[in-house]
Amino acid sequence: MPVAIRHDDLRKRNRAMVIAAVRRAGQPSRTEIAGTTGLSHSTISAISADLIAEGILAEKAAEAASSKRGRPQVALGLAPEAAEVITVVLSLNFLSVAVVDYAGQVVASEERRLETLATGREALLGDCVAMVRRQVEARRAVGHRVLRIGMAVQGITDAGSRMMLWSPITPHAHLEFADRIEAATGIPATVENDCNMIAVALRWRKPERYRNDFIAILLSHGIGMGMVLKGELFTGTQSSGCEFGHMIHRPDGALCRCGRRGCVEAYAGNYAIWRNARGQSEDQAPLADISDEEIRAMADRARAADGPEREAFRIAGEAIGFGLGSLFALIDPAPVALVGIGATAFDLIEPALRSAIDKTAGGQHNKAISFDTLPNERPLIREGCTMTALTFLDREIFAPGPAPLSAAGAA
Amino acid sequence: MPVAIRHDDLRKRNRAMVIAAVRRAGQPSRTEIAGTTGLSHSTISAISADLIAEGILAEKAAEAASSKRGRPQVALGLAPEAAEVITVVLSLNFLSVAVVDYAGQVVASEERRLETLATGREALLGDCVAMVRRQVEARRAVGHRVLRIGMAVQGITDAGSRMMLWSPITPHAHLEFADRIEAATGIPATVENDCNMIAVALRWRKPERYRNDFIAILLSHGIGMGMVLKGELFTGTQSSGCEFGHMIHRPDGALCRCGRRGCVEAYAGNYAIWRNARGQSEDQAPLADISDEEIRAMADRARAADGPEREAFRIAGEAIGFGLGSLFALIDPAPVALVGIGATAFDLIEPALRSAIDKTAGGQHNKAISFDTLPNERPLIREGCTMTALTFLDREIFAPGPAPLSAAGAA
DNA sequence: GCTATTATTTCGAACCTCGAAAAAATAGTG
DNA sequence: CACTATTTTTTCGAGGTTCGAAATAATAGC
Repeated sequence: MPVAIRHDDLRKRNRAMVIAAVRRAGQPSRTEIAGTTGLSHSTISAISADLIAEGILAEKAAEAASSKRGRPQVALGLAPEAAEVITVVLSLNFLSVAVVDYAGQVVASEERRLETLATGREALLGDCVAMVRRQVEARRAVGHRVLRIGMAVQGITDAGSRMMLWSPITPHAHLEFADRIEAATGIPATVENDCNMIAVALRWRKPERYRNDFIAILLSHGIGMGMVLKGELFTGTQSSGCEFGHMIHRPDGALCRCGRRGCVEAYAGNYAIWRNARGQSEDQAPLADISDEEIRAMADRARAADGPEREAFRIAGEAIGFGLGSLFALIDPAPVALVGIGATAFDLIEPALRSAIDKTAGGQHNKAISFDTLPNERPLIREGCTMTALTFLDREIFAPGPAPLSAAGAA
Repeated sequence: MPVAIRHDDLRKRNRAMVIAAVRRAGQPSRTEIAGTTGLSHSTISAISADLIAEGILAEKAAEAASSKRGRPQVALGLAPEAAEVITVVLSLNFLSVAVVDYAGQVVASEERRLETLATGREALLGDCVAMVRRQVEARRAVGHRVLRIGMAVQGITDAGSRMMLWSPITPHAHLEFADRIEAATGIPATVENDCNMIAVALRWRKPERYRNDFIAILLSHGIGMGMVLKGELFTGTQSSGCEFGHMIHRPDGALCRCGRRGCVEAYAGNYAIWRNARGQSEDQAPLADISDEEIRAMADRARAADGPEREAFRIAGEAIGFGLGSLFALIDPAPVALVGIGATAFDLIEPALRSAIDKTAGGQHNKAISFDTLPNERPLIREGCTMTALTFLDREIFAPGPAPLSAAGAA
C-alpha cells in the first residue's frame, strides 16, 4: 500500500529532516544536524547551503565564544522572515488570533469576547473570518506573507480538518471554517480539535516526558482528550476522535450535555460536579457554563469538610478512573497530563481515580502511571496550533524545494 | 524523529514495493506492477530481473492466451522454493504447526491435543518447541530452508512479540516462546496475539471490505479484539493491547475470568452467557471451558422461547454494544467482523447490541455500521500468522537485497 | 508476409549520497 | 608571533538510482 519512492523524493525527505532538526534543536551547527539526522556531513552541507540560499535557514552569529579548540561551529536557525502563519483559537465565548513568524515568535495578536452560544451560524463564521482577514491584510500591507492558517476549536472536527462537526459552544453544526477562511484569504487553512493541539504542544514543551505515547485530558466544562501513540497524534478515522468524555461510564446513567446518558463527562465535567455538589438529580439538564471561580470555591469547600462537594469530586475521579482503565485496556497505560481548571482539584480527584484504575486492566501498573497537572489550557492550545501550522510549512512547503512560484498568497 | 533515508535504502524500499505488489496481485505482469506501484517501467524491469536472478520471483507461463493484440504480458509470481515459514497456533487444549512455502502453500502440518490448563510451565514450552523443532528438521532433511517462525497464542503478548505475558489457557505467565524456539532452531521467531492475526487475515481475504479501518471481535470463551486503524495493525504500547473484553461495562459488576469485575467479557463471554442462562449469580466463578455444542444448544433454546437463555444473549449483546460505543467514541465507527462460535448467535445478540450503540456516541452512525459473522476462527488465525511471517520475509530478508549469506538457518 | 499494437529491455542523462581529502578557522605553545 | 593541533565545513569524484526515450520483442489481424 505505501507509495513508491521516487528519486527526487529523496532530497525532499532529507531537506525535511534538516528543517525538522533545526526546529527541534533551536540553533544547531551543521555537525550537530549531521549527528541527529544520521546524514553525512557533505549532504548536510549541500542541503543547508540550498536552504540558506532560499531564505529558509540563516546562519546565526555564534554568541558565546566556545572555549574549545578548532574551528568554531556556526549555528543555523530558522529564518523568521521566511513566512508567517496565523493561529485562530475559538472556545466558549472567546476568539483569539495570533500571527507567528517562521521561527515561532508571535508578531501580532488580537482577541475578543464573542457570545458563541447566542450567535447565529453565519455571524459566528463571519466573525472568525473577519478577524483573520483583518490580520492577513495587515501583514500583507507590511510585505509579509502568511502561508498557512491553523484554527483550533473546542469541539469535534472532521478527519480532513476542514470543518467543525459538532461543538458544545454553539448550537450550530457542520461549520466549514477552513473553506470559509480559505475563500476569504486565499491561504490554506485547517480546523483542529483543541485537545489534539494540547497534545501537540506538550510534545514540544516537554519531549523528555511527552514523547511517543501519552495522553492529555482536558478537565473543563466538558471532558476532552488528545492522545499521541507510537509517536503520532491519534485521531479518529472520520473525525478528530478521542472523545474520551463520551465513553460510557454507567449505561443508562447520568444525563450528559450531549443528550445521551452515562458518559464519563456526565460525572466528571464541571457541570456534573456542580450538579452533584448541589445534590441535584442526575437527570437535571446541564448548565451552560460554570466559572472557574465557582469550581475553585467548590474545591475549597470539598477540602474543608466531608460533604456533598467532596463526594462530587470523588464521583468525578471514579468516572475518569474507570474511563482511563477501559482506555488502558486498549492501548496500555501511558503518562497522563491533566489540563484545565479541573486539574486544580486533582488532590480531590486522585484517590478515587486511582482506586478505580485498580479495578481495571490497567490496575497492575497503577503505581507507574504518573499524572501531571496544567491548570491553564489556553496557551497550550495556541502553541499546539502554531506548531502544527509551522511544521506543515516545514514539510509541505519548504521541504519540496524551490517551487515554480505559482499563484500563492504571496505579497 | 523519522530516520534519514540513505541512498541505498531507495532500492531496498522499491524492491519491497515490487515484492509486495506481486504478493498482493498474485500473478501480475511487469506492466501491471508499474501501474500499481507508480514506478517507471525501466525500474520495474531492472528490479524484477534482479529478483528473478536471486530466485525470489519467477516468470510463470501465461496460461490463457490473451485475445489482445500485441506482445503478451508475462506473469510474475513468488518463487515457492525461495524460503519457507512455520506457523504455530496455540489455543486452549490445542497445538498446531504448519510449514508454508514462500508462495503461501501449506506443505506440511501437524497438530495435537494438549492439556494446556493442566500442563506445567516447562512442559508447555517444551511441547511447543519440540513440535516446531521436529518440523524444522524434517524440512532441513529435504533441503528446504525455513527462515521464519510465527506463533499465535490466545493471550496477551508483549509489544516486541517475544513472549506471552498472560493467557487464559494456562496459569503460567511470561512464557518466552520466541526465545525458546529461536534457541532450539536457530530461526527467528515471534509470538503474536490470536485476534491480531485474525485482523491480518481478514485484510488479505477481503481487502475490499477490510482495508484501512476495521475491527475483528472474537466471541469465544473470552472476548478478544484485533483492530486495523489507518492501514496499520493497532497494538498496545507495551503489549498486544486491544483488550476489548476487559473494558469496563459496569463498574463493580459481574465477576470476570480475569479476577476483576464488570468487564465486557463478564457479560458476553461464553461462560457469562452460560452463567446467566442458568440463572447463576454474577459472583459465580467462571467455568473453565464450555463446548461449542453447548453454546449452540443454548442459542437454540433462546430462539425457541423467551426465557433465561434469551435474556443471557440480550445481556451479552448489550455489553458488546456499550463496549463498541465507547470504542467508537475514541476511533469512530468502523466495519466489524464477529468471529468465533458466538457469531452463530448473532441473531440473538444484534437487537440489544444495536440498541446499546444507539445510546452511545456511535449511535448516529448505527445504520452504517455493518457486522460480518465468521464462526470459525481457527483458519483465520493460521492465515494471519502465515501472512505476517511471509511479509516479514518480503520486507526484511528479501527486499534488502542479496545478503552476504552469513550464518543463517540455511540448509 | 506485412502492419498495428502492446510489453519489455536498453541506454544515456540527471540526481543524490557518501567518503576522503582539502580548506577554513580557532586555541594552545614555546 | 609563527607554528601546530584540533575541529568544522566545503569540495570533489565515485558509485548507485530513477527516469524518459528509443529500441527490441512478441503477438493478432489482415
